[in-house]
Amino acid sequence: MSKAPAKAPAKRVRRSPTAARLAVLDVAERRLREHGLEGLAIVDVAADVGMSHATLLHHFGSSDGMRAALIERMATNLLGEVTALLGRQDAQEHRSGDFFVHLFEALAGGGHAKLIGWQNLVANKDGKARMSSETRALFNQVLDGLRIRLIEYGRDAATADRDARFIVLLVVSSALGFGIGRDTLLDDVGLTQQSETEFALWMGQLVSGLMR
Amino acid sequence: MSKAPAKAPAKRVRRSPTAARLAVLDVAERRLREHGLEGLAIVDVAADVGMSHATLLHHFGSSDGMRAALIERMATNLLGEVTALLGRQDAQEHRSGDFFVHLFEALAGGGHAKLIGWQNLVANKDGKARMSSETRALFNQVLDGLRIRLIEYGRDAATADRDARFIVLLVVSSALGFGIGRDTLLDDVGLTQQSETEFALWMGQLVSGLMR
DNA sequence: ATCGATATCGACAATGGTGTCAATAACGAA
DNA sequence: TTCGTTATTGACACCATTGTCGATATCGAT
Repeated sequence: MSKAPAKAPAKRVRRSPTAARLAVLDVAERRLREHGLEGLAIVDVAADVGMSHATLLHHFGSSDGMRAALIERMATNLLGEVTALLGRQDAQEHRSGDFFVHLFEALAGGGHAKLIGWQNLVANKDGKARMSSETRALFNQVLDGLRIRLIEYGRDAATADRDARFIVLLVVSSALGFGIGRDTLLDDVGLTQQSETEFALWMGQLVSGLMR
Repeated sequence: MSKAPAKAPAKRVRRSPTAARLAVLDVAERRLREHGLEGLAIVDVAADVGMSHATLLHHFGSSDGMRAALIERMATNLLGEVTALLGRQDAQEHRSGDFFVHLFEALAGGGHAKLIGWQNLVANKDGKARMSSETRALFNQVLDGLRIRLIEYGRDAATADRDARFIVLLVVSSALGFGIGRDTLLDDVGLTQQSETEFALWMGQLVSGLMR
């Protein structure tokens, strides 16, 4: 039969290391949203990008390496938004509720929660997955902003410090849990999918009421 | 050399189906606490019980079957405690805070959260994992008890209904998230492991303050 | 144009976990 | 005791995923 003359010699696209990493992470982040965690198998991600999984491993070292890089980037982006939002507000009227609504939705949606949950549940064979120093710095900025706000509202330093941490812990924890169990949880308590925004708002008011 | 005369003919312990299931679930629940999710591989669980993993599969049908049964049992036990606690209180003084503290700690600790998170993240290939009708009934009892309490506190029916659902959703979500990310989260917000109880108490007061 | 560095690829090995199957042994009932 | 039911088992097949390795193509530098 008329099969191919011999074989296609294979055309290759050669990317710079940073470009390759960027392309992979973009695809991975999209796949995480669209297909959930199963979509992050390196062979699938690589195929989606248009490279072999061996190449992906070449750039990230390991499967965990890729996911760690993804988490890192998503966390940085998220915390960047959050700090920007927090900073923009403190001169104007304080709509802290909106702030927490935003934080909650950003964390619970888009796969952040699922990825973090996955990291805590199945990854972490050896050591624990830590935040990078930059991410940590951003995180501390959020805590600081909140603490200052609480002191402005008349709390003493010690209480402000404790409450700031607890508030963040509460919002982050619930966003994490909600983001992971969304479908099941909403159904279990007898709420519809549309209640999600309403719940976020309710929680925002709760926390903002908690502050003053 | 003096090796065994030929081979040990193999002695077998024969359990009743219910006894076998019970033994497996007991071991699985313990292993979940001690080793986390990785401890739930059927071959390891079976070895721990003292049976082959083939036998385990014979009783539970599949790996997911075992985990589903485990979730089912843990959920039933947990909700049983909770309803008992809720019912015991309504005639006496209302220490709703304690109630939510208990709910939170039971959910976040002991592997409940991790298992549920795992179920939502990696399992669920096909359909969604639903609660059994009995578990659901217990869950509804909790919601009802809470709603009644809220109405006693002077809320109209509609608001009481909404708030009951949101409160439960908040507590469950945050317990789920906290239980999954405990180590990482506490460290991220700059709290020690000992703060866990304090946080649970703080949250209990928050919710109980939210009710009246 | 030549050449060194390396991004890329196909093929293969290794791993871990799940599920199947035929044979066997334990127990209750007759 | 005999016998049917079935809980039990080891061995094996299978699948998904990760990771390795040698060869090769591509590009910037000289």
